[in-house]
Amino acid sequence: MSYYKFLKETIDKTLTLLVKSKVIENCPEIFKYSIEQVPDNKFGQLSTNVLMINSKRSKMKFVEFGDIFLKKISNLAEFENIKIVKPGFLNFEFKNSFWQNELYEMLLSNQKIDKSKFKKKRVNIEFVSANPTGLMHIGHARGAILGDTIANLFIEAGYEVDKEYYINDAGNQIDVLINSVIYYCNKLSDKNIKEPEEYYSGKYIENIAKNFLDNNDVINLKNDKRLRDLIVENIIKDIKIDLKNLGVIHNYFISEKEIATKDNVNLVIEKLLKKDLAYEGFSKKPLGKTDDNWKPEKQLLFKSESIDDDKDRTLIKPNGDLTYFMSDIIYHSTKIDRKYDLLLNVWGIDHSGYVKRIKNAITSLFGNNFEFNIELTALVNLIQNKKPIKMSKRKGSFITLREVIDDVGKDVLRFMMVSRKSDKVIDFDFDKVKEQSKDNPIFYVKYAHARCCSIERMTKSSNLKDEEFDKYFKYLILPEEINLIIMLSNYLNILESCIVKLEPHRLTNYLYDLAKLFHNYYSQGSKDQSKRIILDDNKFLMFARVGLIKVVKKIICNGLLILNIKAPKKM
RNA sequence: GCGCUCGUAGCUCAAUUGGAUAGAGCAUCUGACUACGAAUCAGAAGGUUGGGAGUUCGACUCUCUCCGAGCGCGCCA
Repeated sequence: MSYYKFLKETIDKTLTLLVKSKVIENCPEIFKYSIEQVPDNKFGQLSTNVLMINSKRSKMKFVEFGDIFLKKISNLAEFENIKIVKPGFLNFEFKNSFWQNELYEMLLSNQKIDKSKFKKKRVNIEFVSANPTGLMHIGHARGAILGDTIANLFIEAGYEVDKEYYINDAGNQIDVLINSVIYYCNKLSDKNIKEPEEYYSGKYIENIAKNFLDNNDVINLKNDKRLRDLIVENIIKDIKIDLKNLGVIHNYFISEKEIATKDNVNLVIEKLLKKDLAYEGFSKKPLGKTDDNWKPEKQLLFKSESIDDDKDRTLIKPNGDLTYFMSDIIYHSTKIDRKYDLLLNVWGIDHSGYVKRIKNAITSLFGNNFEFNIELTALVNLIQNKKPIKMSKRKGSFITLREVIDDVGKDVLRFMMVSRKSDKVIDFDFDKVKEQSKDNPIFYVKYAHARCCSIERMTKSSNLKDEEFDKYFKYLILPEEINLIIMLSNYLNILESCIVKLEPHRLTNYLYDLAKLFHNYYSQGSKDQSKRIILDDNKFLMFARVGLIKVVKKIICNGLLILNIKAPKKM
């Protein structure tokens, strides 16, 4: 039984007894204590704040309450030592046999989290959704990898997960894109042609134009209806290649153009009007930009000013086109029709101002029989030679995601992009992430795995069955070994916290810490022969240590699998 | 002007949902290599957690306020 489960059951039982004997009053809060590992074993191995949060609910002084609690719990055979430590923690130390047994259980288990802790959910997670107007950049990679990794974590929790990409292929930007391609097509025959006021520049668009001309005998480009679809298709194809190279596979690509049908638009308008959320009227002036040409015009507006917004927002433009806001409402209504328990969107931080508006719109329109969360990712700065690289599409100094993948590889990117909290800016240093040293966490973790495999090869331990290790583990008594076991036994708790908080960086940090503890343990052997893993004169101890290494390897492998990163056998 | 996010060691980042003496790596200093993979290891030094106030037994974490940085504030997406 895991230490967490054991302590939880033991403490819960004690609390129930104390309630029965009326030492403390019964309420659900008394069971909301924490169980934590003690940093550096300073005050024991494990610790709980159960006394501190509950002493007020008993009518005694803290010392008395602690004393009663301690007496009820201290006669259990599993404990080596229990004590109360200032300012009121209850700290435990288990006997070595408990940890040895825990290691054996970990060796036999497949290290899957207890799915019964999570209520089964149908989840839709929408991420990337980069506009099909060019290649992706490093910022898109962050969203892609975060979304994909959260999806993997959800699958671990037993959720049913759909991964989705929303293609904005209907708006004004696509017209600009088409005009850009046409401009480049014309430029190929007429070098003096004027640049359009607004267009996408760069080699990528130029190449699309070239390709298009090579494969089509088109005279009148603007009248060719295939042009639009062909260009968008082409770009999406390229985006899909990049995503595949990142190990990111979406289940659905949803096209705005296909969703925003007249029927769907009317349906949503009807609903908005019925709920008194929209009206025909005049929009307020833009609040940020000053535009001298701005004039009020009649249009369909969403009543957002009354629900915490600066002004009512346009749904349908005076010319009849949908705003992005409107088509997003329609898109989300189709998700709601598909009956998910949780809608999760992963967006870039530049959409932060839009979060409140869309959340308001969705909940006021569709209620809240479902969760609707938006996870924002902060910026990624590219650093080379210790200097940030300035990205400018116009000046052509734009570094594409494809170039980054080609340079550093998928695994480095995946690890790096989820190893920071999503609200922190990432400095992506090209030189550092390629370094083959412990300064580079992904390398250090992979190296730990390779080293474990190397030990297995040298000891030919793969011939031993897992069940056989039971009789050897009693020889693991070094503090380094017990600490390693304690760390290993925390793995599933870490996974659970990743899922609950949508924070995969907890996993990457854990894997780094585990790798470090393992490397340290291993290198003890350089100074002290008796601490080596491969011992010719003590087979039983060697098998015990090899068994420990097997579990280290298994957990690193398991964690990397969730991150979709290769665990190499040799490096 | 308004809104959202961030501010932790010289640098890059953590801190188990409010817990203990705020921890790692790099850089700096000291020591260890005829090596179970030194692609490393042991140790030292480094902090008023942007400033101030409040809530709490207890605050990097919550509240208020000020300062600084980024993003946003369109009938663009």
